[in-house]
Amino acid sequence: MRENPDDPQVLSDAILAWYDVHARDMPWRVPPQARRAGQTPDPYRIWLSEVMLQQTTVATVKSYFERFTARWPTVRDLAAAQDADVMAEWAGLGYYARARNLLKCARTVDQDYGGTFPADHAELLKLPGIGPYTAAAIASIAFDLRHTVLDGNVERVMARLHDIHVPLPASKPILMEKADALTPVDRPGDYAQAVMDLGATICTPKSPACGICPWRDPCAARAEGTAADLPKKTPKKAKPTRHGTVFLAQRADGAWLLETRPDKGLLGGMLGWPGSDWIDVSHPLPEAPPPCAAEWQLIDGEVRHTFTHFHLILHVFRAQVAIGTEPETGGFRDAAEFKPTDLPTVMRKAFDLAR
DNA sequence: AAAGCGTGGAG
DNA sequence: TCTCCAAGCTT
Repeated sequence: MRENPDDPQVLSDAILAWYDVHARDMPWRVPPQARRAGQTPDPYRIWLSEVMLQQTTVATVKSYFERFTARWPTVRDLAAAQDADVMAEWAGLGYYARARNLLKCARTVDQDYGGTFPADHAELLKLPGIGPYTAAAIASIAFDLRHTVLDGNVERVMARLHDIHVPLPASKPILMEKADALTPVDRPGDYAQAVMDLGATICTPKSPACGICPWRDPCAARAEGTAADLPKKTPKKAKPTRHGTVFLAQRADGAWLLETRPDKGLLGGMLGWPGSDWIDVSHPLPEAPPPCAAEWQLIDGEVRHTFTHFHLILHVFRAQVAIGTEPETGGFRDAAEFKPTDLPTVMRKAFDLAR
């Protein structure tokens, strides 16, 4: 009797065999051969990598992951860190609520779980910054529990494998159902990583490499010639352009005037330059009260930056101020204690322009 | 439950 | 220059 190519077991066996050969090397990953030899992943490193990887590429995450784990080797080390140090180390990675939740989560694991991540999907889901995807990723990858990850890769792979034309995000429940049906009881952690690796390297958004795909034969979209057009997505709306002004004051001793932004909202908890609100209307020069009296000089040019949901054009003023200047907002930070890399990217761009 | 939330790289 | 998008979560 012939094997049915649509048998879930046949499909998971095929992708696991592919993963045994093609698993990508990542600093947090335990390769399949090492896992078979009995090596288990460090849940702290899996958690940290998964939070960093939310909406962020592997290439970008690697260096951040190395710096974080060198500086804070365990979750208890991280729990004991200063907030400002963690935010500064996260600077440039984006989605800064992740860093605030990372600290909250580390401190909860430290205080409520004895410094050990719970090997339980429902418990993981309660922790700050851990949603459905990350809980399933930690449960499966770190603890080899049978849970199904549904990220952008898996959505794309499932939409193609089953030739599903319902647009995202409406199709998510269907895609989850398909993904769950393929998740094996044996090696669920390797399986989760295998599907994501497949999506990242073969079943890519544009021009997928169907010819070398381990699921080439059972793939419905490949048979229909629709692979490159899937998954369908509901159109997103256009980004407006906002304008704003920032003020870079440097004291005679070299100290810079900076402020820590409020925890809520855009760039929450991050260091930044004092400035105006960012508004949709273009002023000739957006009016904003400077943080202190000085000979403010408008820098030629402007900072252009695009956030998730709007474009920003930032005008930059600079001034030298005297020792003893009392700012209306923020505080002076000694030059020795300030690195531009502590800033979120848009603020670093303003610094670069003013230099 | 739709919207808010960053950034850099690829095409 | 512009669009897409990358191992999503929170409110």
